[in-house]
Amino acid sequence: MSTDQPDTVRALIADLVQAGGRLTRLARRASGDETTAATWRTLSVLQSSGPTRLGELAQASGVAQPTMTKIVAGLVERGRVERVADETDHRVSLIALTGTGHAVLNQWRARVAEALVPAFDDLTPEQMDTIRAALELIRPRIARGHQELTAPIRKVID
Amino acid sequence: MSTDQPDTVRALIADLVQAGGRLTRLARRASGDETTAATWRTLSVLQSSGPTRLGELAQASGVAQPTMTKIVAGLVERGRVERVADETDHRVSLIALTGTGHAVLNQWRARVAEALVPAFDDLTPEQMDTIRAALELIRPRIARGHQELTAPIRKVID
DNA sequence: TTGATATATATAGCCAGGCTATGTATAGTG
DNA sequence: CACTATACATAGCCTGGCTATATATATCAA
Repeated sequence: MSTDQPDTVRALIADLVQAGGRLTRLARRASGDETTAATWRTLSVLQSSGPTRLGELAQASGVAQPTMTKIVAGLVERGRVERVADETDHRVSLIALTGTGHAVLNQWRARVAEALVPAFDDLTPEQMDTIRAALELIRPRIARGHQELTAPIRKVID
Repeated sequence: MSTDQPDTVRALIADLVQAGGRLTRLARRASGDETTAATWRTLSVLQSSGPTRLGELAQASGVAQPTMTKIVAGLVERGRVERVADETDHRVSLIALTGTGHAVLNQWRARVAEALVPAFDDLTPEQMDTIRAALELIRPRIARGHQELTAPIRKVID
């Protein structure tokens, strides 16, 4: 299993990471730079998860809590998200996408996609299926990786 | 062809970009943060392309020239790259990986891969093939996208 | 060869995103 | 009701990102 071909998984991961980095850069340039990667990541998490506390948002988005405090502050200022009081815990507020935030996120996705279409539209339906299949494999594992990093020290006794 | 299912390519691109962003973040965290994404991108380009002028490096890496000047300055300071005079053009020097730079890059890749193996090592060989195939499809198109963004205004007369 | 223009990089100056360390306010508990 | 734990905010620092602009070298024309 994992010891069969020890280098194979690792090489694949390294390649994936490298491609991911270049794609992220490309997307930012293609989208016209209006906002940054961290912002889109945050908005994406909010869109898929709904109102979320700041700490959980940081964890899902893969940044430290103070970093998320800054990002959220910027997003609030620009009206992309709002803070909703959590009546059950007054230390906390839930961060929620506003209508504007929703719209802006969708526009951004459309803009990125539109800008990259010329580079990708020669894909055949079969090739697109391949990419889609790969995405389905990768996505849950990325999420798992984030979780593992967030709670790496698990007490042996539990 | 591309007008058949107008949303399909775009949706796929948007998903890809999103996954790429999350993977990049994950890699940075997993690698222990020693250095940043921009640095690894730059070193990777140097490793695959050999000594390169700063402007070309910026273009390949997808950043503006002054940004690359900064990144290279940092890398030189830390001994990861060196500037080699270009005798044919004194405005220019070639940026080259040092032995240290090479080693550090390889270590980083190994470290990232190692850190992410637990999240990916349940992939079957067939699934890995799928991912590899997708990568082969995506990589050249990312490169193409960068090129298109870099030289977007092509004189009609040429 | 000299002046004009083009090209390659550097510098300046700004802002966002990233971190650690630490402060503050609310929750929860003996 | 004091005490610890938790959730977030603040402070301060660094890097990466940009545009605008300066500088140095090439190149070409007269």
